[in-house]
Amino acid sequence: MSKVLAKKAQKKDALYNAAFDLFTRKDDSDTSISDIAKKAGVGKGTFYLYFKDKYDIKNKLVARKAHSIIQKAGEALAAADIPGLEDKLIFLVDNVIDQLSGNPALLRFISKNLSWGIFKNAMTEENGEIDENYTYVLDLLMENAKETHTDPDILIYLIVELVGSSIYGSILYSEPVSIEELKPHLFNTIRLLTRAKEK
Amino acid sequence: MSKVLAKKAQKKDALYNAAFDLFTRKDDSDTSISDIAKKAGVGKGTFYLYFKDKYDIKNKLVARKAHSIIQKAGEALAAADIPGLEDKLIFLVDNVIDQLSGNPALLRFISKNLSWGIFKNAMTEENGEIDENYTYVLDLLMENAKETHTDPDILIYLIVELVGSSIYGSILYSEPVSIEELKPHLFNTIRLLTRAKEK
Amino acid sequence: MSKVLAKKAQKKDALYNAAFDLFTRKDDSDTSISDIAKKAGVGKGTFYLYFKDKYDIKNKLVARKAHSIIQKAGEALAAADIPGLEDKLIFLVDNVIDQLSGNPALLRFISKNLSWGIFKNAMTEENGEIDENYTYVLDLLMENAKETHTDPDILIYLIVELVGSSIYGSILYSEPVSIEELKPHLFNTIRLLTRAKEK
Amino acid sequence: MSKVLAKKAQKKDALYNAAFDLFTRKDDSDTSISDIAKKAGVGKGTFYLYFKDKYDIKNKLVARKAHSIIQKAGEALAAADIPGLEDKLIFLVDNVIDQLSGNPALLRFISKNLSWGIFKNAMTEENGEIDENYTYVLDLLMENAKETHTDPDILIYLIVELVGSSIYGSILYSEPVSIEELKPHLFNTIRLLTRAKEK
DNA sequence: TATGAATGAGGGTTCATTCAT
DNA sequence: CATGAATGAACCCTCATTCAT
Repeated sequence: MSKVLAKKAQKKDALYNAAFDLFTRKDDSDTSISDIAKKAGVGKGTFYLYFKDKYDIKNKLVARKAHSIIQKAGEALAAADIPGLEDKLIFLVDNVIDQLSGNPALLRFISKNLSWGIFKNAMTEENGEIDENYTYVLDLLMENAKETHTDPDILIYLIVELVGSSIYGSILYSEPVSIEELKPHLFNTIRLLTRAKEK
Repeated sequence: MSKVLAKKAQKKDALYNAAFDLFTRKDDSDTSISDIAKKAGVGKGTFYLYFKDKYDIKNKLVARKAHSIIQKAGEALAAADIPGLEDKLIFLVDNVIDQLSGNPALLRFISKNLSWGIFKNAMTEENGEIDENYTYVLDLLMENAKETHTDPDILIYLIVELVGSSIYGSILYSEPVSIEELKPHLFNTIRLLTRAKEK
Repeated sequence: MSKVLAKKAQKKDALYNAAFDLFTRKDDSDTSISDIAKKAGVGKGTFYLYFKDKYDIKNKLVARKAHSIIQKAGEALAAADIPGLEDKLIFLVDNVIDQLSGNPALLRFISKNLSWGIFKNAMTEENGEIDENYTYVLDLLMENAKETHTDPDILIYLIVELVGSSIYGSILYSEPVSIEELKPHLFNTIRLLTRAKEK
Repeated sequence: MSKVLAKKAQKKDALYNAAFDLFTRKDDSDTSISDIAKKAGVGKGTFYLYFKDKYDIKNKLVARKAHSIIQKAGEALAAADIPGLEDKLIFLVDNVIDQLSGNPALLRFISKNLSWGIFKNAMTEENGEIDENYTYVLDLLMENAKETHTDPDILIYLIVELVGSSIYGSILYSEPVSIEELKPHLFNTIRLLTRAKEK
């Protein structure tokens, strides 16, 4: 029985990987379910055993990837033991930027499809499936911020939107400047915003 | 002879309008060239006399709409005679937000498809076709900013990305807060950023 | 060991019932083997242990149902002790009509699929499986008719076809008249036909 | 312009003919739209220019064919100048049987799909399209019958159902007897029924 | 015996594109 | 210039059937 379950998980994973590969290479209207199944090495019908349609797998994939990035950043933050909200935020942003700089395909995929709703979900649980390894770092961060800053939600929102949208062109096309040039401006902006909300 | 040209322009316009209507109502994979032609009241073949394919008309449409919004804001700024970069920028952002708040379909359309490259084009000429009414307000603004502020390009970039991405969820879904609640935070951020770049 | 046989019969019966339910509710091209198995509460593969394909179970089902109707009518006739072929035939037709009037789904199912060949089989044995309860009433009827009437086979054929096809629209749609209005005409026709064949 | 219309009519006709050919040869679940288009010598997409789906073309085909048979019989009746309802009905039935005896494929197709509703429509107009050649023979027949017989509607209904269902097995499989053997019994039944309804 | 995950052939349907009119 | 009938490639999706467990 566990052999069957293992095989199922394996197929599902193969589909996820194949879909990510294709979605990052081409427009999703140019990616057919046939393509995904073929690349995953499974039958076309097998796709429908695990996903409703192309958008189902895409949404789940975005959530998965976003969750993974944020988790990693959270874990790194926990390990780094940095004091103060301001420095914590900059650490997180820096970490996320570094993850994405090294993986333009991932950046492209995430940026095109990430919405605030998906992001918020990604911060907690992964897509309905409980994540045993979940670290509460970010929850704690927000909890503490409530006591030291006003409107921490909006602070986070502004930072997420600013970073999320501005790094795209910078990393991928060095437009209007390279990410290395952009970083100090971004970090400075984050400091300004954070300090302005200090109680 | 000018009658013929007028008729051509009329058909092209009908196609633009039909396409905008459909693109804002449904996903573009659900919008066919057939649909666009039918809604425009022209034959299917006629579409190909004016546009290469669906993406051709979509890109031109995004540029057109973005250009129109920025032009309007620029004209309003010229008419308002406001001193200082800081207040000018806030005036512009406020104007753009107001335009988009009243037209969610337009917001949705622009946001999904606007990139920094298209935006920069939209600030100057419209998509290859010379715009007789073009006001140099924004060019002047940038020119002057170079003398009073450092890195005005990056300043504008950050503001455009921040505003462009954060108003989407706020206007359409009041997430995480309504646009009226968000505005003061945005304006404050713009002030902080601008002052930080003052020479 | 008989427990095993009982379980088998039970699964087979569950499949028959599920199939009947589905075939009467939807077109059979809309009924999949998957549906039947699911509704029967057995695995998809189990279906193939008992039936060759969808048409196998459908044909056997038609024969079963037709046989059951005729059996019931035959038993009622035996219990009623009615003299004379004419009245016997009318009793049988009346009984069958009553059975079908109260069960439109059954009528629809039978009518669409009943052929003379299946009907004749239904009159004697049930589909290869010996029916222990089989009453010889109808065989006796035919046997006796041979001595009192000419061409009893054709007489029966005409009556079966006439009744079988005319009650369909009447019961289901009251077209061209309701079954209650149609009955006297049918009975009268049966009397005319029977008398005309009297030796 | 008329050239275009002619071509359209020609394609539609080719599709009708191909569909009839295939529907009479195999079960309709074994006949795909692909098959029909291929046999008609047109592209698969062309099918959808003229018909909604497989059932659309099938229904229209049944109505067409039924209409044609009845029209032919009606015209022959008009030409034969036969007095009396009884002989008229027998003439019509005989004519229809002869048409179908010579064309088992047509018989199979019609019988499986003809309902009383379609039959009644077939007696008058063809499927929404006005038939210029329509002869009023059958309408007149019914009109006159109202004065000489009681319940002519039911009389016709019983005859149509009886004939329609009983000739099927007889013509195709000589079951229970050949059509030549069956005919006198049918005609006799028609005479009995008609006389019984004489005023 | 019983299962249901896996398959891939083949169905229905849409639509960008062409081209004769 | 303008048209829209015709096309067939390519999509999505279903499902009968198999077979390892």
